[in-house]
Amino acid sequence: MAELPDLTVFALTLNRKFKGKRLKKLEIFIAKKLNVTSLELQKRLENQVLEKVDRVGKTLQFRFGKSEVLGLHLMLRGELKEVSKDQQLPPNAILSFHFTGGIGLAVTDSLKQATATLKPAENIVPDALDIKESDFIALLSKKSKKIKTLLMDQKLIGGIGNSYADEILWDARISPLSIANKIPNQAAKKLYKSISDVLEIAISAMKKENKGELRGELRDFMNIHGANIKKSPTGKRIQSEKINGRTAYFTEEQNFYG
DNA sequence: GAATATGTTTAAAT
DNA sequence: CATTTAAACATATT
Repeated sequence: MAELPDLTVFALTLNRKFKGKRLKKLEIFIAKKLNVTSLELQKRLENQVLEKVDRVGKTLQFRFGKSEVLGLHLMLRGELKEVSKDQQLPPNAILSFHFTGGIGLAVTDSLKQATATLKPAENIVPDALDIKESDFIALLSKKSKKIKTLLMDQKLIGGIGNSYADEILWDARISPLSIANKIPNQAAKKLYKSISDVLEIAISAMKKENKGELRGELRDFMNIHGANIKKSPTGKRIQSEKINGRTAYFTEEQNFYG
């Protein structure tokens, strides 16, 4: 699925392609994950101008007109696909936006779990790229859960999923099994830096790779996370273990604190 | 065909 | 009671 870097680049691309255009038609094929009726959603958004697309945590927020906001979460398998007027829709379409000029955007999801939320709740969770170092350190000291679980907890920090959690923890040389409040200050500071380092590098790599077009997520440049990756960049064997039902990939280079 | 991958919600355990 | 962990959800891909 898409994590913070993918979504950040998606937002850039969507702004480039659709910002300032009027939504002529909104088609809803699966309404199960909407928080309002299809009719209400269409009524609120159709004929409004798309002002901006922002990433908020793992969601995209589409701002229409003066005050309408649609939050979109792609969940496990959601994808965004550009569609043109007379083109047939991609499989598993949930929504399709048709803008002036004959260009459009389809949201697909084979699992049908992607959610579209009109007027999403105000986000009070700090974003992984915005959180202050002092707040991050304070957060770690309050929690006795595994560090990887903490990084992925969207109620604590926004934007990091299973893949990037592994990449970040390797970069910081901290074992994913470490207990958050047992991580010494020095290592916690390094972890804080690794979060922005790893995410920023991924964002710029994806910008380059996607060339301003909408594509799926890219993980070609993952160093650690992936069943087919055998060795870390430093040549150490990668091992794996389930943490809360998700596979964590890591190496012996990573220090365990706990 | 069983195992794997994935994020969130809900249920269970500590 | 608060906090942490496991299970459930569903299906394309390996």
